[in-house]
Amino acid sequence: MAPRKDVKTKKTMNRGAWTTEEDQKLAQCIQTHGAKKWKTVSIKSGLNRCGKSCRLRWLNYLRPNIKRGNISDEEEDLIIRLHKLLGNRWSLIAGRLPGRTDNEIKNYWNSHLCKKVNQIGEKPETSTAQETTAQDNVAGDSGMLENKDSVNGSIDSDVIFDVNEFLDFSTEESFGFDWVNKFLELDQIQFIENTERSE
DNA sequence: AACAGCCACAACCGCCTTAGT
DNA sequence: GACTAAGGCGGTTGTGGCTGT
Repeated sequence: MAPRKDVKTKKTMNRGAWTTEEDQKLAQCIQTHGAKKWKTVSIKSGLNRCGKSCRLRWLNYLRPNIKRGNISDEEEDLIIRLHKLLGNRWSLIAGRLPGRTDNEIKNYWNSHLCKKVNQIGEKPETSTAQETTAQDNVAGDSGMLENKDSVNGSIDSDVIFDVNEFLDFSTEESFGFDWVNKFLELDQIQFIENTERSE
């Protein structure tokens, strides 16, 4: 494991809430250097912030086309179902919700949906390590879902579907809600099968 | 009006993965 | 292949605002 340089420099770096001036500097610098080379951005911007901090600020706040607040019922339902499928893979879930950030979804889950799901009477699907929900069956032991060709084998079901298809964000159309209908159908079938099996 | 408790959200921390050398 | 730096991610914490007493 590499030495933790960010820890070493922690004391000298500016921390805490971002000012509008910092935001402007960061946005300008990203326009020039792009939103990829965060080390460069942090240096060139003149902000006394580490690259990780710049990245987070950009992704969660400054990035264009970010929707803030007012998560719709449709989005909420989608988050719940995606969480059931993917577990705490916030970045993947966020990838299916245009304009939403992983941090926002994570916060929304922890503050709203976690309780909501518990209230419904289902098994809590929180961030805890001991969770043994369907997501584990789907995601597999490795926890690296995206590296698998398919997760068909880990689901005790005759339902065949390719999760990678759901996780393929390369196409424009993948950002619509159409794909959700497909998943919801499969989800429903799985639920029925599991119910029958447990009886 | 003052205080306490709660909630939502921004930001940080630490680990893991990936890319470059 | 080994090592290092940087990026990415999920978990956690800090804090400001809101609400109830």
